[in-house]
Amino acid sequence: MAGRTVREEQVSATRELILTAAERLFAERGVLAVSNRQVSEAAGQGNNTAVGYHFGTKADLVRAIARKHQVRIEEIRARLLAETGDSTDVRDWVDCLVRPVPEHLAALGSPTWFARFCAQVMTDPVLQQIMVEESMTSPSLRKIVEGLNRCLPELPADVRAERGEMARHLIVHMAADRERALAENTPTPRASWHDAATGLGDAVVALWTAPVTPTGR
Amino acid sequence: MAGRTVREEQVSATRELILTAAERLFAERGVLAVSNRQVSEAAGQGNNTAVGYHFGTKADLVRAIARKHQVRIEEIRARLLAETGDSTDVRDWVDCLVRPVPEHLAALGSPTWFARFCAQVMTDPVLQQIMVEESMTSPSLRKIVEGLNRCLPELPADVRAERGEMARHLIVHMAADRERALAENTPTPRASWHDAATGLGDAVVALWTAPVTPTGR
DNA sequence: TGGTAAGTCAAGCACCTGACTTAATCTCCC
DNA sequence: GGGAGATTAAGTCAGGTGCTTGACTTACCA
Repeated sequence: MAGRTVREEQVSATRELILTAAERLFAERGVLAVSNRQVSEAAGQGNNTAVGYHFGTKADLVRAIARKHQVRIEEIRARLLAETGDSTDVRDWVDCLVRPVPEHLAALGSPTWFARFCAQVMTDPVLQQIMVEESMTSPSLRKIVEGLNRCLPELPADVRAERGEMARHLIVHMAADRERALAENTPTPRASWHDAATGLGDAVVALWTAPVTPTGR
Repeated sequence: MAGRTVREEQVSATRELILTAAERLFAERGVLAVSNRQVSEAAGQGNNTAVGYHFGTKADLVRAIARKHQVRIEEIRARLLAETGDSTDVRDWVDCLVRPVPEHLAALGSPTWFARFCAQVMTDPVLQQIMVEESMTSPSLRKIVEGLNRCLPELPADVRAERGEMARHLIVHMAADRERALAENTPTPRASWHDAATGLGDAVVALWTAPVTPTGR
């Protein structure tokens, strides 16, 4: 697939070099704390404008990193989605929602940086929108939400939205926490990414199926 | 309480000016995207070193902002803690955990910036530690955790830690989401901070009391 | 009331950043 | 085999940054 010609191979190789260097630096020091120059140097490019040449602005670089991973995550999600079929068990749909990211991180092998990168981008006031654009285009994600809604028909729309946000936050930030703990050799609550996803699934199922105490609205 | 002398009053006034200006800029544009110079100017200080003079480094400024709010939040938490006494109902303890931040934000009046600021600082690789230091010293927080543990004696320690992290993430980021929606005039799932806290409490109670599916550890 | 110290202001410093320019290098395709 | 075009290297530039310096203002207190 990649690099039909020698030239294209080289180019995509340096692009990949820049992407991984940027991902690492961003995760460890913060997206805004790292300059494009530093990324170029860390990628072994003597040219200090290599990032600008290949990707444009820093926002474009962030988008490229996000997209690279989203492709793989989307594959996993589609596979899980196919496995659950038309289940009416909340747990099955929650697994579709929860497992792709941890499974992707497990597949990358240690160490990883994407979860921390992701958590940062998702909370930054200006970068946030990039991530939303990248992830909300997923067709399988839409189907999962629909499947979940079918399992929980009596849940008010507002609460549904609220709990969707909650689930998203938990998935992203718990993965980032675990990734950071692994990077720093700090103890983690779970032995593996798979177990971590199980714990996350327990929580998210409970969260979705929790009774709604009425408010004065 | 503040400003025994005229001089001290002026000083604490400019300090306050800097703190609120910084909080607003940090929340809206990102902590690292805003320079100390910009903060000084936004605070109406012609001097571009005002931040440096009064607070030192940017990390110190962040710490000062965090501390200012933590004091008020701690008061609310202590009050709620006294009200729950020695309850054995998980919901009571969860309310102690969940309500202080939304209640504090409600008391500040609209618009607020602290929740967004907080979410950023909590996910930044270098600033994170500051926030942890500031919030983990809370004695009432320790008592709440202990009370919660008493209600859930059979929960494994690892899962306890895991779900504590989850609750923390939910509290911070859901508050930030709501705050952002209010700032942008976007619809919010809940009509008030109090209702938002109720929804959050529903989720966190469910999360803590969820059954633990065994893993291979 | 005058000295003192704290706070404010303005200017300058070295450094870093993104953007631009120019030159060298190399693959591709005719 | 050679020119065209794309990629990398290297140097430059203006603007912004944190930090330092020194002079000025002002409230405090002996």
